Parts: sequence; structure tokens; C-alpha cells
Amino acid sequence: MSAERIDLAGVLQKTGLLSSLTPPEVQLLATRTVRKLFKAGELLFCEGEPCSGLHIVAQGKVRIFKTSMSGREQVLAVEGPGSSIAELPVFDGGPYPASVVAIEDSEIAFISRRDFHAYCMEHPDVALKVLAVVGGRLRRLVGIIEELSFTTIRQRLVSTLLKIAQAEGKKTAHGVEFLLPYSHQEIANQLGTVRELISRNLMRLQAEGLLEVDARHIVIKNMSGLTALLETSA
Amino acid sequence: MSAERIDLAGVLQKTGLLSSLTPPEVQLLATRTVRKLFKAGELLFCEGEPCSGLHIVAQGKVRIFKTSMSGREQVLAVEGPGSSIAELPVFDGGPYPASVVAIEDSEIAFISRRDFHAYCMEHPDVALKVLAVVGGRLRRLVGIIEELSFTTIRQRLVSTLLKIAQAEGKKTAHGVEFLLPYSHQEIANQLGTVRELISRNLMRLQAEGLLEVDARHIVIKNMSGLTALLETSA
DNA sequence: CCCGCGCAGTGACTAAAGTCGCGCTGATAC
DNA sequence: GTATCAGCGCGACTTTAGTCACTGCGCGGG
Repeated sequence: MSAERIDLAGVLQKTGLLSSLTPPEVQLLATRTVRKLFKAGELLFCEGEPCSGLHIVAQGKVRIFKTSMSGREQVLAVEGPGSSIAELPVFDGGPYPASVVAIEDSEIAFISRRDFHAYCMEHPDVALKVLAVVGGRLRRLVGIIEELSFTTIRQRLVSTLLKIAQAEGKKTAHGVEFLLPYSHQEIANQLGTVRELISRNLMRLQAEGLLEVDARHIVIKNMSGLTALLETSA
Repeated sequence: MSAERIDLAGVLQKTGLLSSLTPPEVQLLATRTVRKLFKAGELLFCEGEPCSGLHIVAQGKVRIFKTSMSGREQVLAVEGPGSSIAELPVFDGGPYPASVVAIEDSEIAFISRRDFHAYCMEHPDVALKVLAVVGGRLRRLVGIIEELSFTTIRQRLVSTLLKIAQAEGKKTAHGVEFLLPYSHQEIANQLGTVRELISRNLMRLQAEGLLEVDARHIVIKNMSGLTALLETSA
């Protein structure tokens, strides 16, 4: 990881968080900003550490997750360029509630707690923007809770398959095809379970004729059958 | 439910959200505030409804929860006087992510989205206060996710029993005694499960000699045994 | 070429969670 | 008094989830 003071006006302006500010305002904030570079797999920070400031993803991708003592992982979010992370401890002063790791080489803008605080006082619209971002995060967390407490792993798996299919599936004569962009282990982490269950559930969906699985290559044979599985309970 | 325009200066000042404001400022805000009264059991609003403004609990208690199609309930939070609720849709404009019901007769201060927005622009410290409140909520949601995905119902039950015991337990010759303030059904809703499992798990803890259960009267016989159950995984 | 390693499939098993149905009890209403 | 109803206990059962141990494949480095 490396850190250096640089001009971040351009980067900050892309973040959306600050898009309504005038260039001189951005400039001012940029002088208080530190850029940090992280390699893929590098930890930005760990759950429980005291929180020193606000991070904004300028380039790359990071994964926010919790780890259990038994080694299981639960992904809370994956954030790309323009997202701020760890907004919350900045304001309530508590420790980080989760760990964050870079999943690609990433460039992170960092603003110290005090500076950002002061900045918000001068530019109330920034605070409102942050609130909107945090609002989105809250929404997604509630979604995760809903899934964990009301649905089976099978349903969660189907739901993520459908999401992936929608994003990058291609219609062919056989159905909708796509390549899984994750390993079974990674999917398991997203769903809060273990590798084997992903494997088994995929096999079961195949046995039921809804899917065809060949390594990471997946063909959805019966789209309506899959969506029907989701409507049994929500 | 009834609504009327009244002077809320006193109530608002108690909320903590606004504690740093000067009396005239509070006065100003209060003129834009509507008080609503809800009877125990009455719904403030439902998940999915469009969001019209910020609610602050002045008196009473409310429960924030999600409902599944199969009728299960998952409690997200219980809020008392001074807590704001539904802060988030106020800023991102989306619908309510959960339902809220009064569990006691309650008095709710309501501020329209536009008014509060404008107010934050004039008083940036209020926005920061709201951020702190939202931060706390985020923290608790992450805690719920952690519990749902890493722990068993048994552990979650023990953990809530210990919390209750700490709050209102009394030490006697037999151990720490207290009366469960909730029905089994309510506990199940908190933990995201069903009534029977609460019953069974209580019985099991009793069979193991850790507890003694008589209807809602509970005696903790072996405190360290209970806490040990929590440390197996977290 | 072979070794190691990450990833995936699988069988056998245990434990946890959830479902269904019924019966008991204590409070409240009529 | 008795009808009603919410809350609870409990047995029998099914389904999900999770664990353990092992196999096999493909790929890149030594």
C-alpha cells in the first residue's frame, strides 16, 4: 500500500458524492485528501479497528464482509468506483463494523474524520448526499436480513443466478447461457453458507431440468420454473 | 390516529437529535412539525409505501419489522422516545423498507420531507446528528446479519436471555431470576424463527441444568455455562 | 514430467430448523 | 358458568443446513 498527497479534483468529481460542488470547492476538499493504493487481496481495514476517516473508492472494487470465528464469511456489499465506504463510523466514532478487502487493484481516496466533518458543516449538501448513500446501504442490508431470515439457500442461489443471467446472459437456442463470474466458494460467502451447498443445489436444479451446469458454464432451460421458486415465499 | 399542529419545542429538545439547537431554532422547526397519536397495535406505515417524511418517537415505543409471505416476522429494531425512524427514505426518496407498528400508545412527531431537507441545509449539525443516528442503526443491522448467518437459534436465544437478565434480573439464592417481558412468539419474531423453537430450546437449556423455566419465570442456574455457549462461534 | 494446489463433485452422516397436529391452561367475555 | 381465545408444551415428522472425508480434474512451476 502506498500513500501520497495528490490533486484529486477529477477523481472526487466522479464520485457522485460531490458532484454538485463547484470546482473550487472540490479543489479545497482535494487538498485534504490522501490517495492510497491497494493491491488485489489487500485489506483496507479490519472489523473492530478504530475508525480514522472516510474512504471513497476511486478505482477498482472492494468487498465488505464479516467473518465468523469458524472461518465462515458473509459478504455485506461489493463496492465499485464512486462509492464511499465506512461512512458511518466517521460520524458515530465507533470502530469499523466489518472488514474491507480490495478484490482488484484499487485506488482509495481517504479523508480524515475531522476534515470531512468540518467540510460537511460548510457544505450541508454534502452531508445530505452522504445520507443518501448511507440510505442505499441501509436498504441493501435490510434486503440481506430479509433473505437470511425468510428464504432458503436454494432460493438465494436461484435469485443470484437470475441476477447474473440478467446482467450478462445471452439467449441461445438452448436457453439463457452465461459463465459464472465467481467460484462456488465466493457464491457461498455471498449467501452466507458453505461451498458444498452451492454445488449440491446447482446439481439439484439440474436434476429438476431447470438448469444445465457444466463447470462454470450455465444454461437456464426453464426460466419461469426458476422464477416460480422465488415466489413461494418472500 | 389523530393529527394536530402544536408546539413541540419540549418534545423535540428531548430527542437528542436536536439537542444542540438553540431554543428559537427548535421553535422554528416545531412550527413545521405535526404530532400524531397512535394506539398500541396501530401501524404507522407499511413496507413499500412511499415515504412522506421523518418520524420521531416522542412518547411510547414502536417496532420496526419485515414480514414474509408465509407470515413470519423479523424484527429489525424497537425504538423508544427520542429515536427517529425512517430517516433514510427521507433522503433517497425510495419507499419504506420495513413496516412500523406502535407497541404502546405512542406520540410521533412528523416532519415533512421537504421541510426537514431545508432545515438540514440551514443547520448542518442536524444533518450530522441524523447521520450518527443512522450510523447506529447500520451497526445494529450488521449485528443482526452476523447473528442470522453465523449463529444458531439456540445461541441467539441465550444471548437475548442474557441481555434481559442483565437489564432486569435479580440475584437470589437460586441464581439470577427474571420474568420474560415477551411471549414466545415475540421472541421468535426477534430471532427470525418460529414459536416452537423458542419453547424447545428453553426446555433443552433447562434439561441441561443451565436454566429453570416456569412459564415466563426464568432462573439462570449456571451463568458461565450459558456465556460459554456463545463463545463457540461469533 | 510430476508435484502441488485451487476448485469442484459426492457420499454418508449429524444437527438444526421448520411443520403439523393436538391438548392443556388461565384469562377474559358474555 | 361456560365459551372463547391466546399462549404454551410436546410428540412425530420432513426438510435444510452443515460437516467430514475423499476423489478427481486442470493448470502452472520446478
